[in-house]
Amino acid sequence: MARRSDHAPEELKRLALEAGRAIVMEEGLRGLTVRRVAERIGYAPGTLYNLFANLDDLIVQLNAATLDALAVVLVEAARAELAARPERLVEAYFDFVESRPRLWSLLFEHRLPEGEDLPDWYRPKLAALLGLVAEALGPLMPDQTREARQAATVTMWAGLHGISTLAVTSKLTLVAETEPRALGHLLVRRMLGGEN
Amino acid sequence: MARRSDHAPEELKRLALEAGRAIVMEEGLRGLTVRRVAERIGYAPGTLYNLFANLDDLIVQLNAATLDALAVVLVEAARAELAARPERLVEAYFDFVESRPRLWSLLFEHRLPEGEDLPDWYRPKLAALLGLVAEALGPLMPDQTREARQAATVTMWAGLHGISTLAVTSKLTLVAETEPRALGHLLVRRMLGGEN
DNA sequence: TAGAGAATTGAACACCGTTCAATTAATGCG
DNA sequence: CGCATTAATTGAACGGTGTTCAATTCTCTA
Repeated sequence: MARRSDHAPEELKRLALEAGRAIVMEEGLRGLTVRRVAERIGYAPGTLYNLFANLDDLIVQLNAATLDALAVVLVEAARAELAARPERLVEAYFDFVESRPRLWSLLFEHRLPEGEDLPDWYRPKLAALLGLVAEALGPLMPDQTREARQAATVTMWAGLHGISTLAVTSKLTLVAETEPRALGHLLVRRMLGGEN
Repeated sequence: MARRSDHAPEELKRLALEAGRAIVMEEGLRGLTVRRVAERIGYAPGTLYNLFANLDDLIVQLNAATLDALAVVLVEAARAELAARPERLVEAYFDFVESRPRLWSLLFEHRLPEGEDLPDWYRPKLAALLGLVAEALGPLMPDQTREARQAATVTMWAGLHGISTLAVTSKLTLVAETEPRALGHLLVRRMLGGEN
């Protein structure tokens, strides 16, 4: 078990992900290259292939960390009293997106090569995130079946994603004078059966 | 005005876009390269730079054509009698996405470099598409202000986009057993103030 | 037919992801 | 303590990428 310096493999991986994160935050996906990550941590490009299968793998792990961070802020928002939860969750979601737009963009901008799909450990992460929201908002849809509540939650989730994506890529300001955040609130209110 | 063969500049541009379209339909954004497009139309790579500013420009024009095609099918769906329009529009949208998933994906997968924004002629195209939907569904929201109707329309638009994106990248099957299409109907029903 | 001028080429440049034989350095052992 | 083992690390190499631009080819006009 020899190593160049005092970086254990796990530590090195953490460093590489942190470097990748910094690059994405500064320049987005287009600036993220194997060589740049390697340079930033003071290693040769080849070394990264001991830690990750390839660049796609690194990106997927970067995205997993972003999902974890999102989960943290959503859990916090879900602590609010029942009536306030929808608004708090929407606020937390948009705060997150606006505070790290490029990192959040990476979540959806990056696509695995044709035919490859996300690793098995990714699925539970996503499911947990959705489950968290579903559980927080479930009591607000009492007269619905479990399936209906799940469908409503997923629709809200996808809807917020859609609004944010269009906003971040400025394809929304092209057609809407309303703030994305307000659209998010509107969406959730209506999906929960609100009257206005 | 000398040319290698019988292709006028406009014709050549059309050919290049058609070649790009074919590549994207077969392999998605990852397969679309300047060299491949050039090879497909029997020209040298350099020639494409007489037709387009760069690859991004070619992709934007490809996307514009996709938007036009989407407009055509939505216009057709909007012809339905008022009560049937929401369902017809959702069906038309998903039919479009499912019939050309990779072409539709390109619409949102591609991002211009940091700081560059979409050309001026792109904005009206998007606005027209949204306007079309807003006009078709406006009568179903009679007790709303113009701004509220616009906001609801944009939210539906973004929501359908979100649902489709997650579905195409199979990040939806990970968490939802419901068909994306059904989620789209649910979204539109609720946004229009439907009770179920 | 000669010249002008536009379209087209393709080599060159600087990058990219990825591989892998060679090198380096730390460890366990005698 | 010194040496052999073994693992981490390197960096050159390969085939690709977008893009540029001097040189070439071709067509039209005079």
